[in-house]
Amino acid sequence: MAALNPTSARPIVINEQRPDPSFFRMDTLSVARGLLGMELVTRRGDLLTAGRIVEVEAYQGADDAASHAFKGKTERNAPMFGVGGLCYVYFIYGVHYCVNIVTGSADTGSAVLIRALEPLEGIETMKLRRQVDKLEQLTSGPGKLCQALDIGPDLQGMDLTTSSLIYIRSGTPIRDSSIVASKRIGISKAVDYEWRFFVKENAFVSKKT
DNA sequence: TTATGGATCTTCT
DNA sequence: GAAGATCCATAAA
Repeated sequence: MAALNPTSARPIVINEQRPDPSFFRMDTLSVARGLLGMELVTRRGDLLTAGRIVEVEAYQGADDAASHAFKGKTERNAPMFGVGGLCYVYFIYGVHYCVNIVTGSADTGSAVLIRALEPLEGIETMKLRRQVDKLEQLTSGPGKLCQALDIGPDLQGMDLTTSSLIYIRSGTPIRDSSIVASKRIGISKAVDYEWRFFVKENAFVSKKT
């Protein structure tokens, strides 16, 4: 399938292939690393927006005090206890939405938070939704990317392996040597695990260290 | 350039 | 009643 690249006006090839559903059922850390280089896509009517995943954080269920799933299943975190491949959306600080990809088999309560994207398609749409013009400001943070891709509570619990509203494309894998692991951001419990992964020297990562 | 505080709502204590 | 997987404007240096 071909589309126009707005910067070069030359046709570029887009790989519409999705990862096999079994990918999302691996352990959280493996899925988190594997998601780097894949592409997150949302479709709202005629408006398609997509970005390459360049920064993620892994959250485990019972072993991870920083995880929303740590204290067990509630109405809010219920999607985290579904099977790997579902989408978990939550509202934070009274201001922003964040999006996770559920991992592992059902009832493990683990997920990967998408923290940053590199904009690929629908860039003009993202600029309108974000009310900013600079590319680096469109999707360089978990709240920002949800605004840019119009991710909200109506996508709660969607199946990323089958939905056409929100889904993952295989994209191009990131070399292991280009992946950096570090401590997660903005948490106060279980702070020492290096479960944040990002693409080295990528301009769209939220924080470079 | 880095540091700080405000916005604003859901969940759990 | 408090804290939170954030972002941004403003202030200080």
